[in-house]
Amino acid sequence: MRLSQYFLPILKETPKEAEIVSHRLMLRAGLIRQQAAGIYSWLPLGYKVLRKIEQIVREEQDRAGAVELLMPTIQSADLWRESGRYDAYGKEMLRITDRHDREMLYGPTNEEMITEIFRSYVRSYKELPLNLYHMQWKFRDEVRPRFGIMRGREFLMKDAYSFDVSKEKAVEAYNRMFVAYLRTYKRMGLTAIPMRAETGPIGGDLSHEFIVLADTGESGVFCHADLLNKPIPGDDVDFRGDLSGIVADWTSLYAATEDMIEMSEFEAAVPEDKRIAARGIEVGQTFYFGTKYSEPMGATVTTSDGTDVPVHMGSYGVGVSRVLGAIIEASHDDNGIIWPQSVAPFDVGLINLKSGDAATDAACDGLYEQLTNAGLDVLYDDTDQRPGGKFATADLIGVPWQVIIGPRGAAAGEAEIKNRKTGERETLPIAD
RNA sequence: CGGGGCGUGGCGCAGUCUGGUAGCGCACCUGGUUUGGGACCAGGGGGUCGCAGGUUCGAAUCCUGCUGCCCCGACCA
Repeated sequence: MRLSQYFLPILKETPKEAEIVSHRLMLRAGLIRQQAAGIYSWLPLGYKVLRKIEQIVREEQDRAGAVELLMPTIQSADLWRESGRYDAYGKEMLRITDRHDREMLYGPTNEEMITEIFRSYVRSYKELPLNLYHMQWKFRDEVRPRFGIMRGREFLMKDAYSFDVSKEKAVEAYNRMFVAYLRTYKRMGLTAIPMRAETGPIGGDLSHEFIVLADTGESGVFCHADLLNKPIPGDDVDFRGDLSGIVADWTSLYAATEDMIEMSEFEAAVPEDKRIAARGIEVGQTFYFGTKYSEPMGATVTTSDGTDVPVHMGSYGVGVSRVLGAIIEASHDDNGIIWPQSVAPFDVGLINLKSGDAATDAACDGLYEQLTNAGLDVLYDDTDQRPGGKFATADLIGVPWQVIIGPRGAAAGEAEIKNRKTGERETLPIAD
């Protein structure tokens, strides 16, 4: 992509509403534009990153055996009356009336709808286990949206729902998602720690929040320091096998959110030099909630002995848009964002230091074509800005590698390669 | 929902107390000189000062109501 043809509205000055670093950088680097409190447009660069995160989540869900579909943003109030949550959910739910005075709502989550889909088609235990997920925009009318995309009202969430014939089978499904989450966050360059969590209005008795430690996080958390360096299950992990050992290993070390903690318990479980009391960003949560929805909504299957039983369910959320903010919180410096390779909007930023100079243009144009043909996604700064501005822009938007060519390099047939993260530079012949 | 703050050109702000031609920096446009870490000179365009009402000869400025946004707290998959 040539920058001269792209839409990258970067800001030199920080809009005053942005308090935390990820919000500031997202506005300055032209990733998002606020449209109302907690509601954002995704500008091209931000949307590109969002799609990369989405794709990683998708690949790991698929690997763990979940199946993607897509449910609508608008739901019918009747469906929510079946579970009893239409009245229980409160003001966070955005309620809408259509032209026929039908009561609708903008979905804050999809347990009811997925249960409705399940009960319409699935009759037999032989069709289980089943895990269905989607990535869809949610709306929760937060009292106080804040921190940019981290606590928006409209946000993109991946939510998966598992259906099993028994609690034992449901825990196996839970474990698959647990392991998938460990892998998902790792691939995005995040260290996310699963912590025992409250189940909240979704209900149930087994739940973990996946937390990225950050001073700007909204939750207080307590955990064992060894969890920060625990190895993540690799590509060879068998999602059709027994994962309980991995989960048991991870949950053997103390980790809990502030709502769940007993200080005496924490102190008993973790030696003093291993205690971490910090703040964290919740980037995902897993729940097992049994028959909370299947029972009132009549989602049953026939078992091998011919009886009908309500299915045991779990739900598993990843805050896709929030993850993007968390990555920036975890990976930036004074000059801007530092994207992990796996989610970077472009692989390479190619900087032409003197656009309009025939030799420099020729060298850059040629290299741009080569890199692009080699399968790299290149943002080519072919504008007539001055070098200082180009360097500042490249650092701000944070692509992992910068390739810099000016008149001197063009004459010598050399390009300077800069690693955004380390700042290391080396000069290489362009032919390579 | 309780408390606090803010709304003046695309962004950041001054001007409001004490009413009297709407300003500054950046950005943008034109011409020129420039180009290895956010250039310089000259010229130029763009704002019914959040909205409505009131006071006044005259309102960005004073009064009333409304609205939007931000921060702290409470709340919260």
